[in-house]
Amino acid sequence: MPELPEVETIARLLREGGEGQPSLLGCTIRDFDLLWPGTLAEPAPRQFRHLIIGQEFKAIDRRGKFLVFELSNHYLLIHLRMSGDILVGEGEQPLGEYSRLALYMENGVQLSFNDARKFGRAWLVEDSQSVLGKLGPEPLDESFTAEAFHRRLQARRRQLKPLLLDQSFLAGLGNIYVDEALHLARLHPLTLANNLSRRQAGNLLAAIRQVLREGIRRNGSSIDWVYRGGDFQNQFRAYQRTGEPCPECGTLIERIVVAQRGTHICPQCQPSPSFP
DNA sequence: CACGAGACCTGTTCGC
DNA sequence: TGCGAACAGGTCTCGT
Repeated sequence: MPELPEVETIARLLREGGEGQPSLLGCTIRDFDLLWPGTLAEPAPRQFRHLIIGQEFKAIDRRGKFLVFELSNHYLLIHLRMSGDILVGEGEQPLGEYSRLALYMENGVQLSFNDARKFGRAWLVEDSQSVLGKLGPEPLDESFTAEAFHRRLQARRRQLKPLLLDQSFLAGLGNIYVDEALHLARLHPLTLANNLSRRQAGNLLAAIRQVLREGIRRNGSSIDWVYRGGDFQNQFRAYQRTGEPCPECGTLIERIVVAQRGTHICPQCQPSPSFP
């Protein structure tokens, strides 16, 4: 499910609460259930139990697509991967069929990490950099300049789509927002990164920021059963719009496969690079 | 360094 | 109607 805007939306909800949902801040962990052992990346369950009980939620943030929970003495990091979601409620609620890890707070608040496909992972670590250390820059960080982005692109001879999906190159983009950003920037996904001009790099960074900000403003995208709440899916320019008209020129959107991922382009606005 | 294939999982949708 | 194939918001590892 979640790319940067969806994770940002979830982090904000967990931090601030909303619609009858309590904030997690200030909650102290009393107990937990690990329903699918593979969900816990580290440490081992015994050690996890020993460490996490009694810790309080001090801060809740996002880095790339990771949820970052600062506890009293450790960081709890959660990656939702394809189908993960975090549900928080008050009182004893029945856990859903797809609950993989549940945390119970002393004040009755309960958190459930739901994940149908079981790809999601949680880490409890002292040093968050041990998990987050290889992530690239945050695209919305204003101190990350177009010049720096251009330099980063120049250093790689790689197709734009797989490069933008690479979290060590830039943190937070996934299949939806890459397709949307490339369409907005009028760049073909197979274009080689080191072929971009300074101006094209600037346009691409601006396009990335525009689609991410719009995604956040609309509380993310919800498709199928996986995520509820957002409505950015109604603004898609290219993603999952195969056979529908391009919003810029009316040409029908095509679906191709790039880096084993479904990829959506306007063949008119995003012409093939000359020598991919 | 870059790329493709396969693995990890389950659920929904598509095509015959 | 039924049933297998294809596909899905992600990332890791391995071989070339």
